[in-house]
Amino acid sequence: MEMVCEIGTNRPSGEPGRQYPQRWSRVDITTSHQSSLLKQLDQQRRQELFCDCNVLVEGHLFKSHRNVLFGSSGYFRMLLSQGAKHCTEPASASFDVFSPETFTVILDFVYSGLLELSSSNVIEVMSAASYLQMNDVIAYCKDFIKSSLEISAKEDDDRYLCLSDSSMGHERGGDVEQTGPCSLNAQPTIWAEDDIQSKEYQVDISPDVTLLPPSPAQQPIMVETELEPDQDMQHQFTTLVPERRRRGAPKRKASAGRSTASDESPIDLQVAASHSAQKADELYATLPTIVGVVGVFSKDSNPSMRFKCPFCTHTVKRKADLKRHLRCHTGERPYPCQACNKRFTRLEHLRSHFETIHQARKLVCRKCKRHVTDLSGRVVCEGSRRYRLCSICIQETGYSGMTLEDEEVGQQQHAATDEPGLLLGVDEAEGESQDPSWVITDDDDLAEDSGADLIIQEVDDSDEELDEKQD
DNA sequence: CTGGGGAGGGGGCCC
DNA sequence: AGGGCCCCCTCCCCA
Repeated sequence: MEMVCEIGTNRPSGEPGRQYPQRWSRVDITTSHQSSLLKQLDQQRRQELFCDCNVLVEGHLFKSHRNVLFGSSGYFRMLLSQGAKHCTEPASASFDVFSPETFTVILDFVYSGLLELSSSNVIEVMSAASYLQMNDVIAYCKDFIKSSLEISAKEDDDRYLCLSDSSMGHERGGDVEQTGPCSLNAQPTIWAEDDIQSKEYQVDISPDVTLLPPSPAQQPIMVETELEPDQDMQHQFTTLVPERRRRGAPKRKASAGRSTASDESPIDLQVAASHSAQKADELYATLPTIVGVVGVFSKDSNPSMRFKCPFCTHTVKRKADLKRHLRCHTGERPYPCQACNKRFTRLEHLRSHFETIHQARKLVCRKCKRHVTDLSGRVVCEGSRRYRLCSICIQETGYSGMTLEDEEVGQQQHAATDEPGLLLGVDEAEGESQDPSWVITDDDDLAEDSGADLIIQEVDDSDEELDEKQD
């Protein structure tokens, strides 16, 4: 039997005469049988033989087998099980929520086990897989994204941050501030550059990778359908991505930690330069029109439109909110505080931080509660806390570290203006502009003590990254 | 040990 | 669609 001979070729080729009876197990035969069967089905699909299911994707017709779709997709399980009694008629389904190209990738995977992922299609494939309730595809996409984002270097990222801060004398204790965009000790990139550009994700069709559907009863239609698998994914994701203890991160929510797109720390600088600044933007740019749709499935009505996070079970009404939410997964923090280097996911958080820490109307010494000025007091960083100490308390407490303003603000203020400037940075991937892109000139909002303009400038993070690495 | 307050993070939603 | 505001939550520090 050809199939059996094929198994034989799996034996070590260097020793043709040697017998390996133990390899002729039932498992091997089963695997080979499944593979062969799948190839047959794929051939039938391509020749449109015995196709009993028509899938229309944005006007593009895909002919396939309802058994295969049933066994691969929770969505089709629901759809086909409803019409199971009328199986003499070809089943049909229509989709407008993903592109034919995306469905081609998914259908090819269903029939071959080969998932052709690239950075340009992974989000949409994952979204479509989410829509179609194909949890294995979602898992592979997540792995792909995780690898391309290199979030696994997060712990090393922290190490860098610690080094970076300690070198400035800011850091004490265990809690680490995110002050730098890169790390010194990064894990090797899992995906080579070419891999990220176009990775054919080989998926083993093993007996463990079941194509058999769970019972339809286990496939609730509501959004909760995706809860358990996603939680598993989430667990997998967060397990693979060691999460630093975060403040403010609700435990009930999924999060992937603070590693930012620009904070990634690839060991290959070339890869870093070409990918770091693009990662999150790339993800956003490739967001499909409908990232995920959840709600009640009905044959006659569309599901209620909500955008589903591909990383967790969170859904939002607006794409912009999803983009914002995704930052908690990608770790992107595009808004660095130019005064203390701390980075934020949102401009409003940065602004709040800046007003609270660096632009307080009444500057009060944390220790003695006395009023201080920019001259008589300094912002110091201790652990995750930033506060002001007067010069006396700094001396009394023996705070030996360099204050934040000594270096950062000093340099940047002089660079920007002779007045005590307050700089807020906004990362831009392009980084084409070194000029302040916009200036807040609301004098009423300016602190009496600072008396300076609030400048938010664009910062080329990648350049910053490279500079810091060179330093 | 505990409660209060500050700082930071995230979601909803309005403009 | 993006910016911004409000609210709530968590974490941390301190009295």
